[in-house]
Amino acid sequence: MKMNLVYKALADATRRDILNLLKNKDLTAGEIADHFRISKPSISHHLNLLKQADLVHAEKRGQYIYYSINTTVLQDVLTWLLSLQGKKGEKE
Amino acid sequence: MKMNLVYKALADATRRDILNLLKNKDLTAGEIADHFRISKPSISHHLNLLKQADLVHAEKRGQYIYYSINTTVLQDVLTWLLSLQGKKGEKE
DNA sequence: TCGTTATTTAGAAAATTATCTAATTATTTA
DNA sequence: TAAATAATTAGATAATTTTCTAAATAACGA
Repeated sequence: MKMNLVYKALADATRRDILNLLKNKDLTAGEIADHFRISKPSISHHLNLLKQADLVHAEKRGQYIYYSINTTVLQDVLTWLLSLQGKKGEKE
Repeated sequence: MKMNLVYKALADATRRDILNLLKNKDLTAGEIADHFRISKPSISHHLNLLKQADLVHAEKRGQYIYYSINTTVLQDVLTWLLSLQGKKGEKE
């Protein structure tokens, strides 16, 4: 798993907003796009980056593609962030 | 606090490595630069971005500038990541 | 089958980011 | 005070990223 792709994916506000949307329920690409002012191809591109980072899963159902969030890759980010917090002056 | 700067700062591997270094102990800009193959001005630039994101603190002591990690801003990232994990199917 | 809808792919322009060398600023020390 | 050291700022270039419009692909429904 290329963690760099995960951090890169999280660096964009639009992509973070997409994840926030998917937190509540799975959505089609079109439903996701409706929440933003940017074009559908741009959203499609963002979805592709999220997919490459394995932060979302895409499943085609008929003519729709449903996107769902995948939080398992976030575990490594979480672990790293926590490791930064337990820092130096850690005497008793 | 502009959280976008934090996510942007974390998106670069060199900057994440810098934070890993600072986890152990405070270091001068030069000591940090010694760990990488890129030029000092580039490291200086990365340090500046980390500073703008408030992920590090810089303190001048004589002719040196000591950098230290500041993890308080990571709390919000942590909280957001955790909020993504407690997702939809959350029935009883 | 044909027109419509959903979505992506292609290709290009614009914006941002990473990196470099050279120059500058500030501090120390001989 | 002059030379050396630490680090940044300036300015440029290269690489990456974001965004767009137009075109392509796939599935649906009359």
